[in-house]
Amino acid sequence: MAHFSHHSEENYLKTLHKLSSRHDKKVNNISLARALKLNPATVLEMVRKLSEKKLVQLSGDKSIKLTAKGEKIALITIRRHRLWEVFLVEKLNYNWDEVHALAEQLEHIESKDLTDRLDSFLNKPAYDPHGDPIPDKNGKIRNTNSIRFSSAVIDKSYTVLHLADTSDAFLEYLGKLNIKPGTKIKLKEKLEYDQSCIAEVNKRNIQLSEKATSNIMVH
Amino acid sequence: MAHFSHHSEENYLKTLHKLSSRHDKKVNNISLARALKLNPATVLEMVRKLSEKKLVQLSGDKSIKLTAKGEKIALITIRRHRLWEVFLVEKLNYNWDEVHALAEQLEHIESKDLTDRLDSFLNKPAYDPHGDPIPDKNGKIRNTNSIRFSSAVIDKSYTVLHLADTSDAFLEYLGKLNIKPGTKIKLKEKLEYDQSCIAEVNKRNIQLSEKATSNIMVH
DNA sequence: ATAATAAATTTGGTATGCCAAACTTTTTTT
DNA sequence: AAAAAAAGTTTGGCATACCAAATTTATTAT
Repeated sequence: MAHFSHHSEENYLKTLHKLSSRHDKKVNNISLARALKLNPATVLEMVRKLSEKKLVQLSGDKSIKLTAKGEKIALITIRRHRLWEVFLVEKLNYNWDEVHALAEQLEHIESKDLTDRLDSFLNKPAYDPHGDPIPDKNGKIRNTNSIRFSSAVIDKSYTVLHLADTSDAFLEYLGKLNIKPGTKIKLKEKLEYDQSCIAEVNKRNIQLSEKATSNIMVH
Repeated sequence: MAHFSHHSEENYLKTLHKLSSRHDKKVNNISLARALKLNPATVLEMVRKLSEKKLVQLSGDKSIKLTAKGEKIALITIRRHRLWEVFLVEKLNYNWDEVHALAEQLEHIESKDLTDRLDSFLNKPAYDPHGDPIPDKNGKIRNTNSIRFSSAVIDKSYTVLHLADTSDAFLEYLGKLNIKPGTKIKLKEKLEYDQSCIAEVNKRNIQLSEKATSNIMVH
C-alpha cells in the first residue's frame, strides 16, 4: 500500500472548491496554504503536480483555479463527505457538530459504487446535517436560493438552511443557542453601529453578531 | 496529514494474528512477507519498529509473536473489519463475497466511539457475513466450537459457520456452489485416495476437494 | 561434510508529502 | 521613489513505507 495520493489530492481540490465558491477573490498559494494549514512550499509543490495532471489551472497572475476535471473530483469528494455526515447523524446518532472530522476520513474511501449505495440507503438526501446541499452522482449541485441572515428582512420568518462557517467554534456557539438547519428564525432589529442584530429563535430574543448572521444561511 | 502509520501497522498486526492462529507454525519474516505481499526487507524493517513499540516480540529463533498489546490492536482491527462487513452486507446490500476490500479500508478509520456506535446500530452482531466471530470491544473473541468439515461425521447434518480461507477465489467457488454461512451441509461419502468427499448441499450431491472441506467450518 | 537451498539481513535507492529557512519578486504603504 | 510587507520560490531536509539486489547465515539434502 502506502499510496494514498488521492487522499491528499482530494483535500487540495476540495479546499480549492470551497475557497473559490466562498469569496470570489482569486485563490493564491498563500490562501490555499492557510486553508489547508500547510507550508506554502508544500502547497506550491503539490499545486504544480495537480497542474501537470490537469486538475488545476495556473494563470499568469498566480491564481489557482480548478479545471472542469478537478472541479468534478472536488464535488464527488464533497458528495461523499456529506453523505457520510448524514449517515453518522441519522444512523449512528452523532450530533451534527461532531461529524466533520470523521467524515473527513470516510470521504476518501475508494469504491466504484459505495457512495451510490450509501445514497440509496439514506434515501437520497438533498442536504447534509449542516444544511449544505449534497451534489448528485455527476457532481451537480442543486440551486438552493438561500440568503445570508444578515440580509434578511425585518419581521419576516425564515428557516435556517445551512451554515457557511463550519468551524467547530461556530457550530458549538450555535449549538448553545439551539440554532441548526431547520430552526425558524426572525430578524427583529438591526443595530446600525456594529451590524449586530436581535433575532427571535424558539420564542426568545437573542443577539447575534454580524459575523454570525452572515454565516447563517436561510430561506 | 500523511501519517497513516497506524494503517500499515494495523495490517501487520492483523496479518500476524491471522497467521499465528491459523497454523500453529512459528511465523517468520518470509511467511509474513508472503502473507502481506511485501518485500522481506520491508517487513524486516517494519517488524523491528513494531518490536521497539512492544507490539511484537522477536525471539532468538527468529520467530515473530504478537505481544498482548499487539494482539489487542489486531483484535480491535479485526472487530472493526468484521463490523463494517456486516454493515456493507446488511445495510448496503453487498454480497458477502464482495466486501473484503472495502472493509480493509474502512477498518482503519480512527475514532473513539465509531466502532461501538456501529456495533449498536447493527444490533451487536456475533458473526460477520463470512461467519467469523466478531471480537467484543475489549478484543475478546467468543468461543465458537466449530470444526472443519473435513473432520465431519458421515450422514450427520451440519451448518456452515464460517470459512477459514477468505481468498476471493475460494469465496467465488463457494458462491457458485451456493455454500455460505448458514447453509446446511451433510457429508455423504469420503474418498480415501485424495481425501475429497461427496457432500449434500441444498438437496444436491456435490464433490468437494480436501482443500475446500478443510476450510469450511461447521457445527 | 559439503553442496544446495532457503531465510535473514544489509545496502542503496524510490515516491509521497511534508517542513524551515533563505532568497527573490511583487505589492503596498508612506 | 524608497521602505516595508506580503507573496512566491528555491533549496535542502525529514519520515514513512516501500523495493531490488547483494550478501550473510541457517537449514536441508545428498
